[in-house]
Amino acid sequence: MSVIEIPTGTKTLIFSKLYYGVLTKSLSKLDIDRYFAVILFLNSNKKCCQQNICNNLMMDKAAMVKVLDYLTKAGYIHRITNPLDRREHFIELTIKGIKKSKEILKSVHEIEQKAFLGVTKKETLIFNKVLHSLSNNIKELPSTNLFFNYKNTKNKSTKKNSK
Amino acid sequence: MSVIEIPTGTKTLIFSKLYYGVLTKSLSKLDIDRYFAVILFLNSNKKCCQQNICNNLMMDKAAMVKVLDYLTKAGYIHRITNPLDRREHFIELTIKGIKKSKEILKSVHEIEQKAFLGVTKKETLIFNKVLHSLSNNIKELPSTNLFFNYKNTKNKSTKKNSK
DNA sequence: TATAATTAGTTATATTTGTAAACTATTTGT
DNA sequence: ACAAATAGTTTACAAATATAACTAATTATA
Repeated sequence: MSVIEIPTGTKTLIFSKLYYGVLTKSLSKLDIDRYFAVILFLNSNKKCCQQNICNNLMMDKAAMVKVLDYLTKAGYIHRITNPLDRREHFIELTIKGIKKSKEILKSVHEIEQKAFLGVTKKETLIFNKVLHSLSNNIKELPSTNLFFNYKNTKNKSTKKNSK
Repeated sequence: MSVIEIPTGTKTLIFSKLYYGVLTKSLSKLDIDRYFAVILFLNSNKKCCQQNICNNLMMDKAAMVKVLDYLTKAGYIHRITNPLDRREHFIELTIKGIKKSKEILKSVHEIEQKAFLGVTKKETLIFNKVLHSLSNNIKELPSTNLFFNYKNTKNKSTKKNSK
């Protein structure tokens, strides 16, 4: 077994930093300069509420408020109160948001293509499969709850004595 | 070709968030609560200067100063001025730092083992190879220079009129 | 060899993000 | 009806990120 010099989590973090740098550059013509992944998520997930986005993109719900304020101000999204549960706000892309999401998707596709250059189809499949497994496996391990509000509603009993 | 719903860079970012949550939890007995990857890097790279760490872990040199201040204060490292180039500071682990790096490495190994559960050796190899390729490929693409000082010393001319 | 440019690291500042807690409004459970 | 839970917001603070200006030392060059 090889000696781990840089933890896998660090390697993936480094890659994501590089990736976001390239994506931001590639989309510098847009009038927003971050949260592209949120736009893409909304593009493929209609009628989802804030907690939904938080759970899927691993972001804190308090941070999400600011993200959505930013995107609302830029005219990409709007909040719609769910009439069936008025606590929830559905987040929807505006016409502009939908239009821009196509551009974002185009950039992402281009970057993905260039990133996976020299990687075979089979290797790509395995890479994605393993990345998925890693995330699933690691989710099961004890963690500082850090930055999200993932349903841990099963053990209600411990809630009370959380200082 | 499959539709990309979540960019690879986002998926890896999510994984690294999960990973760091688990690592932080697992090392909560230590008297530091972050920058474990820097310690590990120093453990396997002797006599490296700050810029060196920055380039390898993709961190900004100004941020690195604070990181190293934190680790110095905690007694994990010290800075040693390179006598052959007195601008450079070699960063070395202290005895304590070396001792603690073993604990960190142990935690990392355990987490890696659990993360790669159900993933074959061959798949693991491919995963690492692809991740490496992705990072290399993406490094070649135009990017907002974001958070690091990777040699872009080729275009000296534009330096002056940078407001 | 003087001086200009570059480099390593530091300091300072502003912005953004992460974390936690308290809070409102609403819904659910009893 | 009342307690508990949930979605989202606000606030406050710590940490991370981005920039730029700065010092000191080194390298290039004219």
